[in-house]
Amino acid sequence: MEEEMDDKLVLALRKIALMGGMHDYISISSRELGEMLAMSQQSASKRILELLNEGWIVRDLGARRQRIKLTDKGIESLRREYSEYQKIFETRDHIIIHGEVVTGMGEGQYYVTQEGYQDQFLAKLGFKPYEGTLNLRLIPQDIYKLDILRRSSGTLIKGFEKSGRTFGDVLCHLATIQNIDCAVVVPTRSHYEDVVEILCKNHLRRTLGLVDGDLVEVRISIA
Amino acid sequence: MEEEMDDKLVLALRKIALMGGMHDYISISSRELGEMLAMSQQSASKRILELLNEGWIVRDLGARRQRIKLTDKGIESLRREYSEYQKIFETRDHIIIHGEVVTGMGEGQYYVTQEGYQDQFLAKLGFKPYEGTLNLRLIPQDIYKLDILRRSSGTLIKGFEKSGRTFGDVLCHLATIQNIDCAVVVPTRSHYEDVVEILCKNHLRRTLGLVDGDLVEVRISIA
DNA sequence: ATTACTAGTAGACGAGTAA
DNA sequence: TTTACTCGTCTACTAGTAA
Repeated sequence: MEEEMDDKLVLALRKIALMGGMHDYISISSRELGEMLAMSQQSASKRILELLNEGWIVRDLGARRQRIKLTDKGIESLRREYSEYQKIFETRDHIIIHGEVVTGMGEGQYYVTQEGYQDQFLAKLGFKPYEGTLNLRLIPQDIYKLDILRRSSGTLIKGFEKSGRTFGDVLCHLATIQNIDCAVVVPTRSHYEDVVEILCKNHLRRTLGLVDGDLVEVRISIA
Repeated sequence: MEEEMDDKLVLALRKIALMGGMHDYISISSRELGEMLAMSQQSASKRILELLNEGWIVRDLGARRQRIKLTDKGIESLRREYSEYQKIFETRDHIIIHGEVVTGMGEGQYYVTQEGYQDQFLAKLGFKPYEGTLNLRLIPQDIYKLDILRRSSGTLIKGFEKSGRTFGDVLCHLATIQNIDCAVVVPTRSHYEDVVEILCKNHLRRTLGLVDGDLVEVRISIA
């Protein structure tokens, strides 16, 4: 119920901000706000009281007309929505994911040292990875971004067979961690949905001084 | 009633876009969408039907899970909201106003040729204005922007007295029209709230071939 | 003019459930 | 499991009106 009304409040807040209420007090009657929101004067008045109660605006209730200004808290609420739109519309060239350093089960090391992969890594990623991967467990709110990566083209490392054992295709995406070039291996949809493996020519744990539980930001290039 | 439901629909559309639905079909159940919107599966299902009906999404209703993608029309709806936020947050360095060329009452010409102003124009605006101003009647939805200009610092042209007559201060803002440097005189709050005067070293009507009724875009720098 | 209270109501929502 | 129907409830709105 607390989160429920947010949307309507943010909508009203946005209209006030559009009138210039972010920068200074603006004079706006409940009728005018009602018109902008396609609702009655009474409802707009109520909305204003709710915004006040939420601490998103401050108000100077003059004799004739009220003057309203957004608070920092109100601006912050708007910025949260704005950043959602930025994610939607400005996600053409890169995606940023956040994850916690975790210890994998050693499969990364096993796979990355296979000769059948190594040559392709050098040719297609531009580096020969350190014999071991950095495992990151994504924070929950970033997990959906894996789907974006799965849909974008990325760099395909072809699978191969060796002594009867099949090594599958690996989909990589070039990325950077604190400006160090690396590549992200996106997990298939079925296993460990939330853990990505990072390939890098350096031993990232040592180079960046990472230990389990550290939060890392990865900037991934997408096609 | 048609516009009423838009807000809720756009909200749902935004969540779908955040999941990646702008770029390709994504698999999302009505339950999942409901969770993201803090509502029941039933209501989310209804929302999806409304979005379909509005033509904002298309859907591939598989046996197990539906797949949803935004249409161009849906993307356009999101972009409209996004541009509102851009106006709110990216109005730091310039404002763009639109107005219709109108014929003033000659006061502009009278004022601009006063010696007391002329020297200041050259010093503070960087040009000596043509003896006559271009008058623009702002389109209604841009009138609020004048308030932003009044609040920003601008360039103050000081008033003076001459033979008992008082010439007041004039607040200018440097601007461009089709990349031609000019300055906008913001009207005081009391008179002709919606008409601005443009100062320019050129005769703008001739240079740009403008006649009454033409719509002009002015890009105004703000502090 | 305003803002905002109270009262009555339309419509949005979720529970139950079918397919 | 899904999606989505019907139906009863209750919220959120507007009208009327006071200050």
